[in-house]
Amino acid sequence: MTRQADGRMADLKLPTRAEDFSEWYNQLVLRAELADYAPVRGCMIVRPYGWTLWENIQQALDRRFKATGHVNAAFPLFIPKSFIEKEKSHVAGFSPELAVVTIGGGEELTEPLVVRPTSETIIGHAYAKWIQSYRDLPVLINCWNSVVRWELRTKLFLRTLEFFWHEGHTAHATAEEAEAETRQMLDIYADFAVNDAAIPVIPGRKSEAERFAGAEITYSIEAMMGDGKALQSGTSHNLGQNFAKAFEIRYLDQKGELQHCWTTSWGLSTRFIGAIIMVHGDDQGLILPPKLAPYQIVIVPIWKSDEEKSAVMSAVKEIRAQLAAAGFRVKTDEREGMSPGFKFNDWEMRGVPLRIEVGPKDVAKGTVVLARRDKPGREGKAFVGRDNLCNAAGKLLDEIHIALYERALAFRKANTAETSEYADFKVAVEKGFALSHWCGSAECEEKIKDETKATMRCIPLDQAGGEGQCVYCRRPAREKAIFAKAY
RNA sequence: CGGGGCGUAGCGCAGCCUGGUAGCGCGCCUGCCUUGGGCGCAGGAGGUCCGCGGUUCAAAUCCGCGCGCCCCGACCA
Repeated sequence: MTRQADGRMADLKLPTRAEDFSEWYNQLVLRAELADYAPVRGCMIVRPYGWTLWENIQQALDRRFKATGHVNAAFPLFIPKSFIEKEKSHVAGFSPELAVVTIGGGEELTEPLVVRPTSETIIGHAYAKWIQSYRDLPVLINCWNSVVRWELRTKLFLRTLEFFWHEGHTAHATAEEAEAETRQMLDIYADFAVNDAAIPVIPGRKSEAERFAGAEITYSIEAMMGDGKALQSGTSHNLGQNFAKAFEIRYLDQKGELQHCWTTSWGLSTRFIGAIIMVHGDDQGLILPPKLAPYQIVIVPIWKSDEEKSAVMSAVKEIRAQLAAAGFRVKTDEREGMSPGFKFNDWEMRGVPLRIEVGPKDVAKGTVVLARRDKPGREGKAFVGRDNLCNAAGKLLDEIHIALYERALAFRKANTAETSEYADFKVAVEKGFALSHWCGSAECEEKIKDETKATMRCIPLDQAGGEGQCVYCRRPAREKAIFAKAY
């Protein structure tokens, strides 16, 4: 093999996931044109293909937020530094990672402004003004925005200095209502993950150590990535009265008594795109879940002569129109001077769930080739008559969604071990999740982390196991928890 | 913030040790030819060699100081 051929192949192929999962991820994000590095360390440019994916995620979530009575609003990027300092554990949690503006218009500011790392404080300030009576409650607001946290170690989508997300903030009259809201939003995240992203998740409660700075209870959905590591993919916090007390968010109840509100907050970020990549992707590249994919179907025309070209292109135009009218997101790859084989590989790398190939033979027969991304090569290809195309495509996209979900679930099951012995536990967290009894003490959690690098991901809401002994200290333990190495 | 690697054309790299005309592959542009799984041929465009300072007749190359990116650890959505 020549040096030239060698070098070209090396250029075309991604590293395999087994060889270097991290490098596979980095190259894929760049080559699929989801995102690019920005000139500032740790910052990310989200490219159109990645942003369209995010828009589809936004729509899927926003629909659910609206359906449960929430409305959208916008709050300022800048927060007076003193606000952050009002809630004790909030300051402690966030001050190491704040970006602070001290100069404006060339003048030293009298009070430094924090670039929001999250908006509990500035929203709390507003809620204190807006809420007077129980009749004003609940307040159910969501924001689509970006926040800044000065992270030391960054990775595209998974952890960047600025990231895009949404943050919901609600205020309620009672503790029960706030808890119900917190749980409702967790359910919404889980529903979205499963039904739109085809990602199986474990909803659960965080330990005290992993809890949001300022929350009473933090819930999260945890997903297993293709390398067995965990990714916290969405969080919902019951803030109790912590922020209500710090910001004097109060209301008069029916008896005329002044009460503090109960607040919640919940968020899901562009990190979720990282989850989609790492859960579904294979050595060929991305595999996007049909409901979120920017293009659900790509059409690759194939021809030799000019006559063939015009026949093929007019068929392709009709096919495209037919699919678009049926509501599919379709792209025709009209690039000239690239072979069909190149385009096949290109769109597979970019994760488009379905590909339609249209050549002269198909035009003659009134058929097309339909190829599904989740099944490689010939196995995933079928000839379909044009009269039946929309029907077949719709069915296949549904099948792909289910297949992706089931493959991910099977992978998670195969890499999750229920362990009661610490020796087994240590083996389990090397390849995936360990589900084990835990006594609930921060000491055990800390020691496990030091000795194995695995952290307590969550205490699953689903507790089928009953009581047992803590996997670390052997003391009685009422609940089981998921431990894993995490992103 | 500690340890490691790296910074030369859009991308991947060679050149640096031993100072002297900046190179290769891919990509890009033009034309021809091809197109059912990463086509081919010919011609062409493209460079503050990460930045600043120093040594030297002369610096991509040697020296100093910065900056950035990636990987591994501590911290985190």
